[in-house]
Amino acid sequence: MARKQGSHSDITGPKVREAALKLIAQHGYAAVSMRQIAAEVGVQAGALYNYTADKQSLLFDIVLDHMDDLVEALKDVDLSGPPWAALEAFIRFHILFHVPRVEQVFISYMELRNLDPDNFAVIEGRRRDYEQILAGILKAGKESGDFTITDPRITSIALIGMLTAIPQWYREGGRLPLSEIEEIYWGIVRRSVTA
Amino acid sequence: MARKQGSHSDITGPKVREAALKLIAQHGYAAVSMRQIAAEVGVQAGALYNYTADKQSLLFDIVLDHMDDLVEALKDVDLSGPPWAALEAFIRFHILFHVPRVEQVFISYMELRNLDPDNFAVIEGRRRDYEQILAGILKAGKESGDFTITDPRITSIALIGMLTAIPQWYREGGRLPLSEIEEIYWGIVRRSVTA
DNA sequence: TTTTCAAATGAACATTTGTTCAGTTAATGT
DNA sequence: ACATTAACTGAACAAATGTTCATTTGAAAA
Repeated sequence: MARKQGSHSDITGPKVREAALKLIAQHGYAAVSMRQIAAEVGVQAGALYNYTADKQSLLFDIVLDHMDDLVEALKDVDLSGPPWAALEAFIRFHILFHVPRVEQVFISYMELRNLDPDNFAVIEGRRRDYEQILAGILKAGKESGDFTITDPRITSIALIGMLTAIPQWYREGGRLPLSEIEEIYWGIVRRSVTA
Repeated sequence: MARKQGSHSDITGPKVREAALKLIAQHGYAAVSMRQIAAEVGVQAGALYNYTADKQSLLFDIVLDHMDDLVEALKDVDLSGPPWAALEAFIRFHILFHVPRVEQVFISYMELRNLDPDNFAVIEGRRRDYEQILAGILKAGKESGDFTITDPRITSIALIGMLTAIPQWYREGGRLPLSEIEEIYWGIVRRSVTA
């Protein structure tokens, strides 16, 4: 069997990435085989290599795309206002961006050690950049006297750690709607930097 | 070659657990082979089966021991005082317990999906128990009017998520001493539940 | 010294792994 | 109608996997 109808590369390509995303998020990179991914796509293992150089690239592309999307989306957020406005904008953005991306978040934080050293370095850089944007907001707020914090860098890491864990337990249709989760977390963050 | 000097079982046994802990934390459960663990111990792969039923037990024992140690250690903490005292005691205990246990924490949060369903259920239960202890403290403080929080359960998860991420970036001899980290985090938590 | 037996070897096993590639299929261009 | 070629198959590969077990080793007990 080969092509059944029309050109498939623009259909199979995305399918491969989706299957990899789903299965790696579910079982972990090392635990998923190329044959499992192929089966999920509905194809033989060999066919995957029309769409990816190797297994490692599958993982790297997922993580890199995620980080790039994050950075790109953050550009549309107005962080130029006073510290309080900037902080609220950043936190709400972070929550809304991460919640619908359970699988990407999972993979991006759990599979970092399965990245080749070169690939890891790239991702590590992206993540530090993101952390430092929040750290910058916190620093500005500390210096202006708006925020009561000890160390902007540590606080930044602490807050992102807290927020990033949300999609690990939040399920649509759960006890609370997303809008309420957003309010609860923003409340926690707001108070945590308030005297 | 067999025994070189004296009985080895009481030496090799712990060595196996230590090697498994180190390697799984470093590379992940699925990515580590029994032969790698054996090499770390200084033994052939077959010898491992004198000390563990199979690979899965190696993982389960690590996670279960960690959770049991946690529960056991928490028993020595006095949480019977007023909400503020109980919260501070819990938070400081959590930080001090987790920081020296980087590897166990890593594994206990990253390798849960590699546990067999039965084993997973056991661990999941332990974790919920622990979360609910903090949730109980928060609930008591909310009802007494000491704490300003919206939802004790969510807040509990949020705070634990934040605290548990510490050993992922904290390194001994880093920019800040542990005692200072402890103070910074306690400050964040204290303010986050303060009006 | 001889016997015993815990502890470890090392080879073997059936699977599974990532990856390659010559060959097959069928939709498209001529 | 024919030739082309993108898309996929299916078999093959060397290497690695978890696990078992008959065999060997050497320290301790007799």
